[in-house]
Amino acid sequence: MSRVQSIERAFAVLSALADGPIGVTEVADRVELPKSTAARLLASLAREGVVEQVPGDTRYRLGARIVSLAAGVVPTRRLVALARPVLVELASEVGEAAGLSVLDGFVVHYIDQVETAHQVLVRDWTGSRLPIHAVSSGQVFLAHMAPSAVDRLLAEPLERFTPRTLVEPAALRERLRRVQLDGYVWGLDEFAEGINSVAAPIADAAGNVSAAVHVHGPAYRFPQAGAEMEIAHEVLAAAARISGRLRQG
Amino acid sequence: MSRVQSIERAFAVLSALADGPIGVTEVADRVELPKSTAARLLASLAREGVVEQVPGDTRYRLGARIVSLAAGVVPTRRLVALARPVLVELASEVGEAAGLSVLDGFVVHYIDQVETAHQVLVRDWTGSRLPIHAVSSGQVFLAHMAPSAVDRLLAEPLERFTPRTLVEPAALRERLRRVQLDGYVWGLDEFAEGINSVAAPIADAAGNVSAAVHVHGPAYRFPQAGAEMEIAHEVLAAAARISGRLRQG
DNA sequence: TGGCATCGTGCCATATGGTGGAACACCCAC
DNA sequence: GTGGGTGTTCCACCATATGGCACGATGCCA
Repeated sequence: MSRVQSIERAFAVLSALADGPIGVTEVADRVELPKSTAARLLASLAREGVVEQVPGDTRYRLGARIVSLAAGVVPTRRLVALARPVLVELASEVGEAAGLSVLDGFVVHYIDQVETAHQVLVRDWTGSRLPIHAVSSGQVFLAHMAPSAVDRLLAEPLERFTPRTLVEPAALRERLRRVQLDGYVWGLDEFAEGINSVAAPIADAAGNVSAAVHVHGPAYRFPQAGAEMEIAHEVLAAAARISGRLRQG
Repeated sequence: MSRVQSIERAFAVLSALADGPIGVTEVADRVELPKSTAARLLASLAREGVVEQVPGDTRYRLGARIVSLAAGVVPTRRLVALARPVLVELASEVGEAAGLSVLDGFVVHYIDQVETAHQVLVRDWTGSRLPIHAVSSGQVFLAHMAPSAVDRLLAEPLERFTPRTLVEPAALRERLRRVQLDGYVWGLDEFAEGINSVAAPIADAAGNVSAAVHVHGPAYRFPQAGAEMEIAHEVLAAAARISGRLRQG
């Protein structure tokens, strides 16, 4: 496996600092490098914000950027880990891909997806960020968002992806009212032609909605005629179970 | 300020991954580097465990080591920040250095210390890890530890640091019983000749003890004759205030 | 099924980025 | 005042990192 010596050394320095603040000479000793090399590595890491000098001291300690890099890893990983078995079950029951997303501003960030054995499937959106108004999970987020935030979104023209994308504010507001009543929402050919999806909200212990579960599939077979309500209830139940697991954790 | 190009590039790559898993080509695009360079940086970061390939996929994501590097930063920082004003006051009242430590296996990890204006003082132990049986904070941790864990410690010979270090299991167990009754403990010349200290436990919201406050000083002046009880109560009160602050947070 | 596009990986000649020894300024204890 | 230790900076040198290129694998589409 390829290696970059400076990267190896940099992380050795970071590990040396994991125990608490130490000076340049101590870092050099622990990572077995000349002081000038250790000093240069520390200075470069400080530029990146992953280490910092203790205020009023010459010693170095780990910096805020380590924490902010990790910040996106822990909660998402925890949510993915706890939701994954529920998504597996949901995908099996419904027979289409089940996914998980979190709210990120006015964007839906997909963080996990469980496929089915179908040969024809919708591509994996994990890692993708899609516009909030155009996907079912996004409309779930909007339905649980402060009205002032919805107003801010609707103050700008919305992008149309298909002829069925809701871009008129009145139409979208009416949709959101329905989501608030029903608890779930179907999106039919709204983000991409030939893709249908249904989403439901995941609430945290405080009742806030910043995650959602969805099932999606190719429009020609999903949903099966007359199965909309049943599928919606499966997604609602899955979302409720994930919400319940969040509260227990 | 000095810079190491490879370190800058490495952290640019890590930031690109902060949004979620992406492939080599996407990383290269985002950080504006040739694919072979991006691939080598990713491979090197993978060796360090700070990135990893998504299982069953060629895409990369942030890895566990980022999380473990950050892990020591957040709780310790919070505890230090919240305890610091109490330590300042305690040091002022008692007239000797006051310190804070956390339990780390069978080792006491010192994470903060407030000095006094004395010309003669005990050196700052912040960042140090000292053996649990030989220091007062360590004996506080042992007194609140599961008996099975204490048994595991005592199954191995304990290291003697001074003639007064408690190394006989029966003697240490007796000491721990006293700590359980009194709530605090004095350590007189047990870890280092000429150093005395008194410690008390900090309990979290669940009542678990994994942090402690102590005051220490040179044995020739600390504690003043007849002041042992008063000083111990000051330390107990300080520990209780920190415990209270933990519960509020 | 074959052609094409894209991806990830590995190689290697070479340019340059990173090295580390040395010197220096500063601080502190004796 | 001196010695010891720290952190910082400089710079000649060379070993490392670079990035272009080629290749195999994969997926898409006509």
